[in-house]
Amino acid sequence: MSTPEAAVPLSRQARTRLRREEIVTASARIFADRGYANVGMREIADAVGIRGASLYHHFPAKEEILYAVCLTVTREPAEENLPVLDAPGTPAGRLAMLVRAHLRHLNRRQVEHLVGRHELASLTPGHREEIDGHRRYYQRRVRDVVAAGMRSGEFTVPDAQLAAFAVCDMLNGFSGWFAEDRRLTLEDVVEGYVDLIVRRMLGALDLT
Amino acid sequence: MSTPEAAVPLSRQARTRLRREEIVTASARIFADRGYANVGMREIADAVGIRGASLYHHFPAKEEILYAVCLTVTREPAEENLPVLDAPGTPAGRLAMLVRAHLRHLNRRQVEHLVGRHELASLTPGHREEIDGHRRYYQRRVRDVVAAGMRSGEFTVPDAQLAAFAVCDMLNGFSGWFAEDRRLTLEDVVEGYVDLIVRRMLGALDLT
DNA sequence: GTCTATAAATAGATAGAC
DNA sequence: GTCTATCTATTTATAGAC
Repeated sequence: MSTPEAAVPLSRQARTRLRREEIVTASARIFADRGYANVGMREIADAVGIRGASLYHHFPAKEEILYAVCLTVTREPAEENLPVLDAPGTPAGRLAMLVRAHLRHLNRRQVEHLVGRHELASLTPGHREEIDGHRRYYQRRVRDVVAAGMRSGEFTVPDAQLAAFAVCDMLNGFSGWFAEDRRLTLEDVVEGYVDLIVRRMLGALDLT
Repeated sequence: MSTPEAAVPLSRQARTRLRREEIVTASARIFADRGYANVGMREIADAVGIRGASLYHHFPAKEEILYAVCLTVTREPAEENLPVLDAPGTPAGRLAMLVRAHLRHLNRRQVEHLVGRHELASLTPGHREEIDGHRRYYQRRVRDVVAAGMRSGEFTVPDAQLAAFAVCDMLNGFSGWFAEDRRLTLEDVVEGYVDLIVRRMLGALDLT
């Protein structure tokens, strides 16, 4: 997208950054399959074609790799998705946009998301705190837009917090089954979930 | 409930069975907090007041303890909850009963459920296969009752499988937040979710 | 059924050459 | 930036006494 096939030589910094991302991506895949604590540094190193000790040039500890994976599924969606809630439009329309953005992000970061949900207990307390903070903030923003829709009369649910839990759990569960159930396309699920969540569950009649 | 305060002496077998359950319960708590692979046998032993080696009198391997935890949140709900789907009544009424049974079971087995969702990668392939089978069977039964309600005209959703994923993810997400959000009682959530799921999302007008 | 003692394997991390 | 070599700690599991 940003760079075509052209052989633009990469700077040393750019190559190092790419290797870092390569390590994070490969680790996420392996952690998702076998569990973070069951995976050794040597196994991660094999996956990117270097020796175990060389990983410590890129990350000071194994846990820092896990932390990097977790950031891609907490800080990243907060930064990329939540702005749609600040765009102009009704609560129903803005929440529908968030549902779409959220599912598309989960689709792009599917393995990372599984790791982020399963391996929180292996983070250091400080990192755990930060990751939990991102997640709580995201859920609060969902609850707030549900509450706004209740005040405007678009949503007919009785409890904003309970509905927000329902919405978040439905959305996040997506990464657990979409990869195996290829009966529906991504866009089928996206529009199907906008309907189930915003129109049916919350009761919005108009999504514009 | 079954035995009052009376000092009925327990048989040797009964005491051994209770110690097994004690180990499983204590392990579930520790695994949920710190992650299965980060917990040593010595730590489990400490929690029940014995030495690490003594655990091997009750379980042949650490993984067997995890397997026992996982069974309480897959085989047990299949055996205890799914019969309500075979009781007389409409699909909407039967699904409403399953929602209630499911949330009450999750409330009773909350820590075990978190472990069962996070630590599947640490099971042996054979045990993993069995646990996955129980979960798939449960989800299939949910899908089937949704499909039955679509055929009877009670449910107005367009896709039974997608709706079933939504229902299961909403329900199972409960164990992730209920312990921290004590604003609502269990019965508030149970009836709130029956409404959100069966009436609102699926469109049933009558739950009798 | 629980203990002490220990075997055997593997892990994360570091030192220092190239 | 990656390598070889290795340290140190820890783990699961077993042997055999009580």
